[in-house]
Amino acid sequence: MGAGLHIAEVANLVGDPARANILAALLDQRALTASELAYAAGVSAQTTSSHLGKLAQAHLLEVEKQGRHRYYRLASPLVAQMLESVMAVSAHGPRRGRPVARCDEGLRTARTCYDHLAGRLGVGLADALTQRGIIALDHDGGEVTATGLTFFSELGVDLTAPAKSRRVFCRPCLDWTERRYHLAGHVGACLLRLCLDRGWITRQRDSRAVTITPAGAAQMRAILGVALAEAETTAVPASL
Amino acid sequence: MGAGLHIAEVANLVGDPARANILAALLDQRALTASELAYAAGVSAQTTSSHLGKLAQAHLLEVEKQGRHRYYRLASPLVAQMLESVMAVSAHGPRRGRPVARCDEGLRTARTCYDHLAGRLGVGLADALTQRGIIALDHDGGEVTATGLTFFSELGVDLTAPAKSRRVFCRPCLDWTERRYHLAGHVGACLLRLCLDRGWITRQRDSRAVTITPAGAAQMRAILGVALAEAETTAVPASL
DNA sequence: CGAACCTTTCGACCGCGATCGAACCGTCAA
DNA sequence: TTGACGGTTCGATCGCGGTCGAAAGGTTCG
Repeated sequence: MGAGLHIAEVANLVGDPARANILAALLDQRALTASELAYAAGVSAQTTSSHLGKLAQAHLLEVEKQGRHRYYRLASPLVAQMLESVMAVSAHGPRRGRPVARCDEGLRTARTCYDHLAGRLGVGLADALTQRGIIALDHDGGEVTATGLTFFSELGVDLTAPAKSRRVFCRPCLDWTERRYHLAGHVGACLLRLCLDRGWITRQRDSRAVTITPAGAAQMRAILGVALAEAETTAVPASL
Repeated sequence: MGAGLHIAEVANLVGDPARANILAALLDQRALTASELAYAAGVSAQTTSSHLGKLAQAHLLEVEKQGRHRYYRLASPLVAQMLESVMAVSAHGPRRGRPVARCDEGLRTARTCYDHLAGRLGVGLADALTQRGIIALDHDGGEVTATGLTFFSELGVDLTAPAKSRRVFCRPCLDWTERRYHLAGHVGACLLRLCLDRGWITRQRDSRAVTITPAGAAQMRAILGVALAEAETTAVPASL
């Protein structure tokens, strides 16, 4: 009985369209200003301020004052994970609201999901890694295999985390657009960082979409045999 | 932008106190009738019916007609996982709403969380299993160690799942009352089934709380050295 | 200092949706 | 068939909260 009220308190905050848009906009790790979030939410600055206040008071967001701007970000990975799981449920049920939700094609191709990769690229990489026996994913867990550990170390990726005696953990994350699992967790974060550091992908302005560089596409095809079907290097400028 | 609306649609359903109570009541795997859920939600039967209709239409619940009763259950483990993650966020932020939410002591001691154990017993078992090197848990993953595999097989537990070529996966689940991780995922489900099959714990009527039997307490102490501090065999009848 | 900008606060409006009373369908037991 | 019970539908009420206009803090820059 008590748990229900706690759940409702948080879920009610997420349940407003404007606030949900705000949280979704923050799902890439960056911190955004109040006005940027107002634009993302599609409501006025005053309304946005009210929402931001509530979200911050509930510790869903953290705020950082910087000059005359205020940068908001998700308060913790837990919040991101919660949003992921809500999206997973939302994607699971057939045709929620709009038929298929004709969203931005760039987002569908490749985007970040908090600290890891999603979209066609995300599930493509996860598929390739799984098929080559590097990782194993399931609906309630994941792991890096023994061969996977050597694979990553040969690639020059250090999977060990700063935290002491931490294991190498995978986590599945149900892709919102593809409706299939992609790679999240610590390993997923390392993979995203790898792609960014080597210039295989680049972030886009004002969007969670990422662009796959020609070099990136070549590398991924060479190393993993990932065949990004169509529109891979066609760097759609993300009109969102 | 599109994602936000999807998120809001689902979260808005969960965000109503009555509906959240309904979902929370279904967090143990059992299916409950509409009137039982009306009682759990604390609203009238008519209101409950309306809520159940919305939840079922959104595919958060499944309904099964049986005579003049209608049994409702969570539509999928995804929904349970979503509720878990919302509770985790709710537990994370300091003092949400009530000071500490003086909930039922029986629930705090030992309860089910969908298909695994939670409460003091749940985190106690997770701690013991971790300390003995049987499992490893972190905030974004978990695994059964090599010694853990032999441990479970010696215990007569078959961790392999019906699904073909499925790995043995753990998943952490942030305990709502204890604010620490307990064991979920496939292994968590196996552990709960073990405890129930061997009569170590018994379910309570109309509650997610479980009672630890004297034999169960002895076995857990013998096998794992789990010292259930207080009120272990004091089978509080769960006045909820 | 004043102007421009970002952000928040205040106040009022207004619509959505949760709620319950009452009536309406099915099912089960005599 | 009749009555009792479980569950849903209809209709009307009403309060909460999202929304924006106007104005007021703060901050930076000229």
